[in-house]
Amino acid sequence: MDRYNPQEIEKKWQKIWEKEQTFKAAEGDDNLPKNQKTPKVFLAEMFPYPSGAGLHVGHVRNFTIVDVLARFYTQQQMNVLRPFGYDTFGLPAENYAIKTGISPQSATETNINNFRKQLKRLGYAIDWSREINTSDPEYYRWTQWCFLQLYKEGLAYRKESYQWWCPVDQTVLANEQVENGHCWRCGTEVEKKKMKQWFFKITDYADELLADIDSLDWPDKIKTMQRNWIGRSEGAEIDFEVEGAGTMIKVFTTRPDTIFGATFLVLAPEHPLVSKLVTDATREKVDQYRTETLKKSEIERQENKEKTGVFTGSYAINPGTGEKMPIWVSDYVLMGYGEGAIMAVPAHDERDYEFAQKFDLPIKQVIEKPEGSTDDSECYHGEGELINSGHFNGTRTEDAREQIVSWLEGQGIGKQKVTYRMRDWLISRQRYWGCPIPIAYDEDGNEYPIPEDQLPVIIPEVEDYKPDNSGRSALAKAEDWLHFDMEVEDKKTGKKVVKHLTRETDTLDGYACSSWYLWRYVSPHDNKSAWDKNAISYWAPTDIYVGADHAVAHLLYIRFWCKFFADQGLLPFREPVKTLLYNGYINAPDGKKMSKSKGNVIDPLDVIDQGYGADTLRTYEMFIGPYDMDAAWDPKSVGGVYRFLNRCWNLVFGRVEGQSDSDDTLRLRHQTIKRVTDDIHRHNFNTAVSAMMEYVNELYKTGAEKDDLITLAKLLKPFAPHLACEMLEKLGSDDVWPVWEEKYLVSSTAELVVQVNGKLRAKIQVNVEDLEDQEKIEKLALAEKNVQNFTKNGIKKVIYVKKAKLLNLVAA
RNA sequence: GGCCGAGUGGCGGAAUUGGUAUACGCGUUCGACUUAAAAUCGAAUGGAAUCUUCCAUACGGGUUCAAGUCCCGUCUCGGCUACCA
Repeated sequence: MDRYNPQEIEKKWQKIWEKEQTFKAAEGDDNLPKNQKTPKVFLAEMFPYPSGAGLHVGHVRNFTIVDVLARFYTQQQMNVLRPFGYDTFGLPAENYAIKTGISPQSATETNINNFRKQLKRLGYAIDWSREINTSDPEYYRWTQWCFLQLYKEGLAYRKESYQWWCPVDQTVLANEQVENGHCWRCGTEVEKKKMKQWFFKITDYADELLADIDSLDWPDKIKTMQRNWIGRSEGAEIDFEVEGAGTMIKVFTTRPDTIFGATFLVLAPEHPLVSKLVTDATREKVDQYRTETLKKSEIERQENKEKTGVFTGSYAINPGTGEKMPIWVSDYVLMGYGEGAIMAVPAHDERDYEFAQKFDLPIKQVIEKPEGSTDDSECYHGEGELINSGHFNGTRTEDAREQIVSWLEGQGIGKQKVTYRMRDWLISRQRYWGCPIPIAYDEDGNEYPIPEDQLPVIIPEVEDYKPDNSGRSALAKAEDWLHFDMEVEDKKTGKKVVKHLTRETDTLDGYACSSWYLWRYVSPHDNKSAWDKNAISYWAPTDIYVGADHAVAHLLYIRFWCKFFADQGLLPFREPVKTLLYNGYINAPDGKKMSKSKGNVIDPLDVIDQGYGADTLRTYEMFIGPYDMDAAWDPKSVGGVYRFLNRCWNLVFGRVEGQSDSDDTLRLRHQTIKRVTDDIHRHNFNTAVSAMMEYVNELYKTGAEKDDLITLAKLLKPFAPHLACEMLEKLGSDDVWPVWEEKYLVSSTAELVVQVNGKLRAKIQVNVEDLEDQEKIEKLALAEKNVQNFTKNGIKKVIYVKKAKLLNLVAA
């Protein structure tokens, strides 16, 4: 008998799959009526950033989940689309280029080639004819096209905004390049700098993005995070009159019921009205405070939660009480949320209370705690009855919210308002290695979108990848690219004129490139459109999407684009992903995160080359634990899985003819089919492997029928495809997924469990038909000596659960 | 501080709807084969008592004939979020 040699058989089958293009998806049979179409499944992992380090074990877990499902559905005769792609724009390639001078284009190509080679060694069932790469001009041409569609509808716009800025490197920094308030490269403390930036107006879709979360088959964890991120809150917008100035200050509050307790107003330092509210006496102090706050890094603001602020010198009038309310400026009020101004109710809001204490401002109770309330905090923010609130006294706070808003509305100074925590999506990146924004400007700063037929705007190669001193990316150094002539419509006359324009040097956030890639998979070589209309309606939306990251960002952006393109009539669905599987991380054997610096990284290719092979690696990563939980790598357990695969091999290649089928062998076979099938449907990959292990253990004891071996090989194929193919070849079988039959699952005898007071006292073998006869069952149970011992004083009650084959006697 | 998870043998974990807790794997121990080792095969393996019980699913209560599972409270760990009015 030959020994199980993964190196040899894996190479053999990988060659065959390569040659036969085994995993090429069938083109959609879109001409057939819906009910005659082959059922389809579109599966994908979150495509990786191909780093120079190659695949890690986390990738393998993620990709193997997709692979198990893809192969499982293929064996079930479904039409499966399982493509692959690379998310290649981003900082690592750019930094590498700055350091080494090797262009990101060429470094990316090298890394992709390495990734592809490694993926093939894992035996993934990928349709290689659909490989995509976001930095390929044929791909980002269509990313730019997507941008232009959003631009046309007014959903891509420019606005002044603050950006992290390193004064030493003279460059803009992305959030992830700011470490504890300092530049990651030179360690200088960063500042905020006001710059004109591009945004996508995701807030237009806030309501729908929130409402549709309910309908998604996604993990609750992700759904909750998205709800919190969108952060819808209902409240009121109220205008406060500034005393003697004739201006109004708009405020957002979720507690309009507490308006009689509002004793002062607070404005964010950036609030545009602040400069109008200051007096000669306060101007200097206020200006100083504003400058200081702007300089503060986020870290400082987090560390130092002590309230700070200054008085503007002006007063507003409380529309309820008619009393004067001093107007303050403080950084605990954020310009980006609500109106950037609040009415402070120190008696019933902790932050306002703290501020009032510090600056000695009046505190006025307007809610009476309900009797028996155990809440003894200084400021009560629960519900209760209103007091000190004019003619609203005695009203419940829950009811008062609406009543007070309509009362304010009657005076024209208030209305219901919904506010979101989510802001518009900032997409400008002052980086070289990203998708160029297809916009140009004339000398007056007017925007001109690049016409669709002139896309893509190609990234020019440059000598030096360092950003320049203007806060612009290295793209600004490509003079020939930067300035160009284009025929445009003159903004004033409407006539066609040729203008000398300057290109936008910001590139798009990488998340823009990944916001539509799932749709590109359906027609990756289409050079007439971003996605083919027929192909998209056959394949999309994605049925199962698997990943371990991007709970809010990517997974929210992709939903936003989907809704937008659905509104443009370009997609026939409003949610891009039906089922989302969010897999856990794999940690080092010591339970800590794997990292190069700790030297505890497990390289999946090493595991293969040690002699275990890809099948062991794949099967082990499915067996390691529930797919959605973090797990620690255990080298010893890898050996256990290898032993299991060896036993599978030995059953087939060292086989002695077994006896013919008996009831017991049939039952075992069909039970195993059912368990593995159900487990894969439920994504319980670890217990699916366990079920196969139990099957093999039994076959070792009882001897295996040929049908057992065929069944085993078919069930094993999604996990260990090379070995399974070798087994099936030897057995002369196809790989069609087996179906269990109920009739084989039943047995003529059953084990009856007898409990007394819920405790196990006896197990009795009974005939299945006797289970129907409760009297007989009770008699059999009472015949047991041990049952008699515990029921000497008689029996009070009998509970018989036929389904569980369980009898519980309650002793007197 | 807020929200969301999790806590079961020496270890990773199983238990689908409340119904036999500890499947499967690792480790450990013993045995077979071998000159020997490895590999392989077989057996045992929650704890205590010793032939049949008692105690065990983080801790304390509760509901139930029956709780790892449901309810209330406490503790520990992990993740996300962070002055969002």
